[in-house]
Amino acid sequence: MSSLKQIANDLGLSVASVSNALSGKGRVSPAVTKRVLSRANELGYKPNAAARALKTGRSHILGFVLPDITHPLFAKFAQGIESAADAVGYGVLIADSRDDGNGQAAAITRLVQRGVDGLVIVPRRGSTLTAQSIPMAVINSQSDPMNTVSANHFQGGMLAAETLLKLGHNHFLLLGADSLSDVQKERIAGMQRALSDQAKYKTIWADKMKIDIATLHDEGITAVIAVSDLSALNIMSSAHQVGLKIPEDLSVVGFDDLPICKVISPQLSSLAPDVQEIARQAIEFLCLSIDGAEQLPKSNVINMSFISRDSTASPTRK
Amino acid sequence: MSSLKQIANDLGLSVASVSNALSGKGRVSPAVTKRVLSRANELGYKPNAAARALKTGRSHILGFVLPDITHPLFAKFAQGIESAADAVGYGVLIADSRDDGNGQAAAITRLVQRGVDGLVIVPRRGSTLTAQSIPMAVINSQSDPMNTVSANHFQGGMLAAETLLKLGHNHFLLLGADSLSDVQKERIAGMQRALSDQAKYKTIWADKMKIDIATLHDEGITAVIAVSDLSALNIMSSAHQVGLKIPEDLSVVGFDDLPICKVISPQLSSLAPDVQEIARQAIEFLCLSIDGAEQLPKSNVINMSFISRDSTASPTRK
DNA sequence: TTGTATGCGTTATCAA
DNA sequence: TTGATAACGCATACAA
Repeated sequence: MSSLKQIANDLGLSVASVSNALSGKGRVSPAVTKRVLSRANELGYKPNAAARALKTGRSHILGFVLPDITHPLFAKFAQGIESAADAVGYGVLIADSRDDGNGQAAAITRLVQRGVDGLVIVPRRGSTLTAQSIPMAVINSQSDPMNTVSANHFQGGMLAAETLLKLGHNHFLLLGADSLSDVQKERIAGMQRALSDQAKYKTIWADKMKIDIATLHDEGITAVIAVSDLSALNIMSSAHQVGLKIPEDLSVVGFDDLPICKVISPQLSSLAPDVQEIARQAIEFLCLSIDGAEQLPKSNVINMSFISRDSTASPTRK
Repeated sequence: MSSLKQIANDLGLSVASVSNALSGKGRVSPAVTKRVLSRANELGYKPNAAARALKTGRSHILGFVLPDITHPLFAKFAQGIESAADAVGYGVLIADSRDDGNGQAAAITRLVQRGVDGLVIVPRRGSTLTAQSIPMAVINSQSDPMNTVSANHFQGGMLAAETLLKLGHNHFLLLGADSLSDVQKERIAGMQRALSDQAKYKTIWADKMKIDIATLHDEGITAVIAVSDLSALNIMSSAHQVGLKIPEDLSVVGFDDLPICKVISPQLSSLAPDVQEIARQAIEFLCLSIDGAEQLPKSNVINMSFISRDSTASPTRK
C-alpha cells in the first residue's frame, strides 16, 4: 500500500508537508499541494485507517447492538443506521445479541474492545442497560429512561384507533403479542386512550391467551388493531381460514409497515415509524456525544404515520 | 485507558516483558507472568485495537456487502456471518448496497478503505463483481463463476418437486418472481428436472405475467412451488381471497424458510438453506485466504432441506 | 512555506 | 530471562 512516506519520497518532500497538503490544515504552497495531490491520485493513496485511529484516538466506527437482525423491523433500523452513519463518515459494526441478555452485554464489550467510538443500542425487551464508558444512543421507547430517540408508540396507537373510529368502527380487538414489551404496552395504551368513552374494545395478549377470531367477530368486533404487522398477518390468515373476509367482515391494522404488508392480499394497512429520521437523530446524538458536546439533546420521540392500504374499510352494516 | 506501558511502569518492568507475558510468546519467568497477569486484570487492560492493527497489518474486521438487509433472507445471512466471524475472532462491518450496482461498488471501496481484512459478498442479482485487492468470499449460486459457497438451489428445486410428487400431485405451477435472478432460475430448473416425464407443469414468472390462481386451479393444478416464501405467501393470500383452501385445494411450498412461514396459517412448508453452514464455510474460506493459504477450496454448494408444515398435503380426489 | 521530531500502543528484533 | 529500541502510518508542535 502507498503511504505518506511513499509520496514524500517520490516527490522529495517531507511527510509533514504531504500530510498537510492532503489534509489542507497546515500552510503549504499551492505548487506543492498540486504535485502532492496528483501523485496521491496516481498511486491511489488511501490513508491507513489503523494509523489514523491510533494517532487521533477515533476509529470512526460505531457499533450497532440489536436483539435479532432477523426481525424485519430491526433490519430496517440496521439499514437506517448504516446509511445515516455513512453519511457522516462512520462505518458500523453489527452485533446481534440473539435475543439474549448475556449476549447483549457480551456484544457491547466486544464492540468496545474493537475500539468503536460509540454505540447505538436497540435493547432487548425487558433488559436493563448499564451506562457504558463510551457514548451511546438508545432506540427503544418513551418509557425507557435511557431512551435517546424512538418512534412515538403511544401516538401511533392513538392514531390507529382514531383512524378506525373515523371509518365508523365501534367495537375493537386490541391485539398484543408480547406482554413484556414496553413498546407494545405503549402502543396498546395509546389505542385505549383514543378509544375510551368512544367505543367498546377488548385487549388480548396473544402470549397469555389463545384468540378465537370467529367468536370475537360473532361478538360484534369489526376491527383489529395488532401491535405488529406480524400479529396482524397472523390474525388475517386465521380469519381467512374461518371464512371471514377482510376488510368486509373485519378491518385489520398492523404496526411497523414492514415489507410484507405489500406482498399479502389484501395489502395490510400499518403504522409506519420514520426509521430514517430516528436513525438520523440517533447518529446525530452520538456524534455530538463523541465530539464531547457539553449538553446533549433530551430524549425525543418521532410521530408515526398511518399507511392506508386494503385491509381497512368502513364496517358493512347488516 | 490502560496500556502496556502503564502496566510496565506500575510493575517496574519493560513494555517488552509485559507484552511477552501477556501474549505468551517470548520467554518470561513464571513469577513475572503472574504479576503482569494480575495487574492487567486489576486495570481491566484491553489491548488497543488500532495499535495492534497498525503493527500487525490485520484489523480483524471483515466487511459484509449485501443488496438489502431488509430482505429477510439476507438478514439471516447477516446473522450467520456475524456469528461465524465472531467465532473466529472477527468483527463485521455491514454495507447495504441498497440494491444498486453503483452502491455495491461504492460499498466495497468504502470497506476496503476502512481497512477490513476481507469481504463477504452477496452480490446483487445481475451484477458482475470485479476481483478485489483483498480476499473475498462470494455467496450466490452455482452458476456464478465467482461463487465461493451457496445453497444448492437446483437440488432444492428438485427436492421440492419430488416431495410433492410423492404426495401424489401431478399438475404443478412453478412460480418465479424475478426472471433475472440466477438463484431463482436454478431453483426452477431443478423443479423442471424432477418433474419432466413425471407430471404436468406450467412455469410462470410473476414479473412477466399476471397470475390468476382461480383459473389455474380450474385447469387442474393442485400444487404451487414458489421460488421464495414471499411469492408463496402472495399466492396463498390470493388463493384465500378467491375461496381456495390450503392445503385441501392447493398445496403451496416456498423457499428460504423465513420466519414468516410460522406466523401465517396454515404454516408454510419451505425449503431451508443451511445458512449457518454456508456462513461458516464463507468465513473459513476467507480466513484461509487472509492467512495466505496456497490453495483455497473450490466453489461449494450446500444441500437444502424440506421443512414440512401445514401448507402441503396429498391432493383431495374429486 | 517547508522540514524535523515526537508520540499514539503494539509487536518484534536484538543485546544485555 | 529481561530490557532497550525500532517500526507500523499518521498528525502535529515546533524549528528552520
